[in-house]
Amino acid sequence: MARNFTDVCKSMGISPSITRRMIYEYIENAKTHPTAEEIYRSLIDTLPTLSKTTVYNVVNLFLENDLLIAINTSNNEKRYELMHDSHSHFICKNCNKIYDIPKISTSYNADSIPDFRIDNEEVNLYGLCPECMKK
Amino acid sequence: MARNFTDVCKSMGISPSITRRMIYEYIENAKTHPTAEEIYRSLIDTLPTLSKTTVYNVVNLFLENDLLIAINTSNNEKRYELMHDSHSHFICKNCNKIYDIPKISTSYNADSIPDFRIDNEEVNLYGLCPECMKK
DNA sequence: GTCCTTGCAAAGCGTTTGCACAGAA
DNA sequence: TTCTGTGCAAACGCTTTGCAAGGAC
Repeated sequence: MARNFTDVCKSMGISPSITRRMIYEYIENAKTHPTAEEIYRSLIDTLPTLSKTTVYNVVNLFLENDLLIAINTSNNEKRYELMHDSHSHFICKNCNKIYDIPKISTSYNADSIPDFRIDNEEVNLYGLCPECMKK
Repeated sequence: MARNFTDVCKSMGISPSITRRMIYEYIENAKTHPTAEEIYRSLIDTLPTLSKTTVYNVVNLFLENDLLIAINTSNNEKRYELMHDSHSHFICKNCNKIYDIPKISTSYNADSIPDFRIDNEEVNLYGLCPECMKK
């Protein structure tokens, strides 16, 4: 784990509840940037009273504190990942899962769009993931 | 116009109705990749009986025929653009509009993700557009 | 007549909001 | 007590679906 979860919560001014910890660790360990639904389904056995509202509450709290990033998919659902060192994404056209891949560098010329303020860049590759290629 | 709309429809096997033509041309001329709502609002004066269902019907028809591309925004709404020569996107964090910018080249190494089939790549820049910078 | 285009109404689905209850401090 | 965390139920917003009416051929 990059940072201690308790410390992370302290810096946000919130308590490191078991629910928040489990959601955080699930997202951290998931390989393919889970949706709220996937988080909910995966944790409902361990946290039987968990509700989707709580998943959204917690995830949005993490988003506001720049602990997470949300990615919008073609299903109009969001996938979440921990904010971490920059990297690029591979998005499977078939299963919609998102994979982290080594950062792909670009060479953009800020002069070509002088009136825009550029804050960050993003590179995405699209295609078929290994699982979907087998089918 | 890159291609004659009537010919485009012929190749899709559909008729070049006035509704389809107006939607096509609106998307073609819009600078900032309109949403279904924006298309609807902009055409309702000229086509008073237009419904959002028809906007979605037509847009989805165009999507299936690779005439359009849909981009998913953080509001969980889709923005549409004509499929055209490759370019990159600037996405305004404030107003969510999407601007075409000259294509930004990347240098990705397909060998680093050997098990994936890569079909296409995409580069997005995020920041503030000229209009939002004034405010 | 058949087929295609359009659009009203309703449903679907991911997400957010209102609000209340329980537990911690 | 007051504040925080959680979660049910309802609302919300974008999009899709069911289906029917009108027009083209």
